[in-house]
Amino acid sequence: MRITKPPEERKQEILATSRRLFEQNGFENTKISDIVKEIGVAKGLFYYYFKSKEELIKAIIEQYKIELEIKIKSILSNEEGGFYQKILLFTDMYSNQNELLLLDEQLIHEIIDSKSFEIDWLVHLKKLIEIGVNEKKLNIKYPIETTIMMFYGLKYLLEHPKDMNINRFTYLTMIEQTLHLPMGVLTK
Amino acid sequence: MRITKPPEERKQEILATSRRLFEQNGFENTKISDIVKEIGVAKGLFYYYFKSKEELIKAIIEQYKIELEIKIKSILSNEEGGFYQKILLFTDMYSNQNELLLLDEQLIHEIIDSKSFEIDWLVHLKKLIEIGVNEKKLNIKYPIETTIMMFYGLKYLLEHPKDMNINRFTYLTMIEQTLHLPMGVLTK
Amino acid sequence: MRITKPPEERKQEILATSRRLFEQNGFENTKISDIVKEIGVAKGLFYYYFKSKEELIKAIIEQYKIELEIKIKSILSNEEGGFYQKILLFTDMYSNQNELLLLDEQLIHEIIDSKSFEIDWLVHLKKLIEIGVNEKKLNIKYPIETTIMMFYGLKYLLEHPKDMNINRFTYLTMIEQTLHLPMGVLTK
Amino acid sequence: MRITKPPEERKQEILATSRRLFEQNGFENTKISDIVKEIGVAKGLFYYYFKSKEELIKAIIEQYKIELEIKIKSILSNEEGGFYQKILLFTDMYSNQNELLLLDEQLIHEIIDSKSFEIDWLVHLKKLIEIGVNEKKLNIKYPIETTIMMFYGLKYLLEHPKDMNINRFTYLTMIEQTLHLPMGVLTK
DNA sequence: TATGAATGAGATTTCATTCAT
DNA sequence: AATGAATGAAATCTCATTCAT
Repeated sequence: MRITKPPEERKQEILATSRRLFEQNGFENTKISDIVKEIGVAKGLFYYYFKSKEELIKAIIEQYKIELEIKIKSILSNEEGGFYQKILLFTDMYSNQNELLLLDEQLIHEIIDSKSFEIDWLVHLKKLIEIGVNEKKLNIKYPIETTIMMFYGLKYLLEHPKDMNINRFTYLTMIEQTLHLPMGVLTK
Repeated sequence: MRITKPPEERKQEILATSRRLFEQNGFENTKISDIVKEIGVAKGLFYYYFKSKEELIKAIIEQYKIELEIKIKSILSNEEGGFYQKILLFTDMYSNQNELLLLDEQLIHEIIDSKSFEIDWLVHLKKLIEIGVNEKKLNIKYPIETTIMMFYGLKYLLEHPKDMNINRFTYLTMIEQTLHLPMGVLTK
Repeated sequence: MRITKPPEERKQEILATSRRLFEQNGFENTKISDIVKEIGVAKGLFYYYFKSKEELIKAIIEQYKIELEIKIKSILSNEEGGFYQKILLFTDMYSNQNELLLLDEQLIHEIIDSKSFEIDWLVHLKKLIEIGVNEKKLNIKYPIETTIMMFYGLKYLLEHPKDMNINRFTYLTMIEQTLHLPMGVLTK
Repeated sequence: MRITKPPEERKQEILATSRRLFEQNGFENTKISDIVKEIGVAKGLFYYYFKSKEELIKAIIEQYKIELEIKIKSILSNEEGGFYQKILLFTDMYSNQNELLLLDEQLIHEIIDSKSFEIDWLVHLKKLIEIGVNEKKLNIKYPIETTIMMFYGLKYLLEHPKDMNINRFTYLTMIEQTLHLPMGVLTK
């Protein structure tokens, strides 16, 4: 009845489970009791690992931020590929559903100082754009704003498939078109 | 201390105030007590007009849907302007902050059947795109998907100004560029 | 089943009941559920009047402080009596059991800044002593320290009767003796 | 990370640490986790030595009682000194801060039967007073009550120095004065 | 129409205690 | 002797909802 695990493993289990439930039901609709029931442990154990529900949320956001940071950096620092490859990798990262937290932005903004999370993201995107401009492969106006717009718009599309049928070819084509890249550079 | 108002007026007051608070703080983070305090009435009055918080939310969504419907129809049925003018009007509607409900999508999906609301919106947008195609002024691939992507991306940009400086000229230029319209048709 | 009272009355009821239970059982040993059960209301009502248990404790301390302040001031400002009468009134105030909160001093010091509460008390006592000295009726060394010592010592004696038999005559005699007042000035 | 100690030594370590924390924060405000953290051992170890928190408290009280007993007896049975010396020793014992448990009296009364502890103390004090009376050095009324009052009052003064400046000379003088001893017998 | 005190189910949080290692 | 993850009962707190006035 009592299954003991190494603390780090258990903590990650709580984080992963919470993350999944939060993504499914939102922060407010997920109770601590839901989380511990799902894992199959006592409520007290949750508070052994996290001081409060708010601290858990902060930890998840922090974790997500770190994961994102790692992915983005690995893409940007990739020496081999040029701008086209980098934008491809960026896009695939985006389209990979389970790597995106559908966070209740309201709550995030209450918790983390808006700077830390969002701005970091912007900084990386700017670097990507810079590469495109330096390689003379990106000649549009407002490249940063356009890219942000494009990525957020795509995120929405991918999360709300509805009756539209969006596949990899579709959105890569849309990116070529939106960034005014030569047709086929992303879609081969 | 007891101000009586005609029922319909009072009901609208509650709806408008709730809507504002919900947009600011989200559904879950807005308490009934917040709403009545903001208006300056007693809690009981809220329940005189609405059976429950959920009914209020439904009413707001319904109201928003109707307003949107009206606006979109008036734009689309405008016989005078062509595609360029229609897309301009659409855009201005979008950029007008307080006409957009930043809905906690999680909750909406719990309440309304996912189809009804979003599909309507899509139907109208399709009609707009059709006009552009028919007038031979829209020659991009995946016009509907691109337009949805563009509008949602713009919505994000406008709501998160941060250190980017986006004004009307900026986003109209971005629209021309994204939809591959001749430069200047929207920005004059 | 639902008895409504004017808020101020209800708030005082909660304060008075809590105070009694706190005095009987201490802060930590008195649960909110004890308080509301004693009054016969729902738990939620408690939180309608007090944001938290800590706020209640602060309110009680504040209330006690104010009551004490009033009593002390009325004694000191009494124009008729001289030092003897004032010290008599002071003493009677002290010996009146239910006017003394047996506060867990530890907790108090955590909650109120130690200055506010205790120092006020000292200020008043100093004034009393000053009167005695001015009237040349108090000729001991360290009059303030001695008086504080005496009052706290008496407080202890009165709260712990044990097998000692202390009545009014007894402690008045002890005061005369401790302050080196002429025998009989307090005991007639 | 695992330091083994002889059981008796470890038990004393727990007792001493608990005692310090209880004195600082009170019984209720000191958690078992605080105690073991302070010592640097695991929670389980506490329960290896004590069945429960309550048993620890009882043990501390018992220990304190024994220590007090020893000290008092050594003072009273001292054949050499007379009353003056004995009262001096008593006083110095009192003024030695860490020898006084600031016990949450509420809790004590719940745990130990009120008689046992306090009465012992009273018994010893009575013996001291008896010595003074027999030696004809103590001629006040209610000598026991006055002495208890005096000691408790002094305890308070010594624990709440605040803006009063109390040193050994001060309180010895106050004792001489309160017990109506000839000036100088304690202060040399 | 309007009031706001009162309710109560259910959420979060605490912490003494247990137990497998 | 010692560890510390795990337990669970019980405390505090929240807030949508009710109801007597």
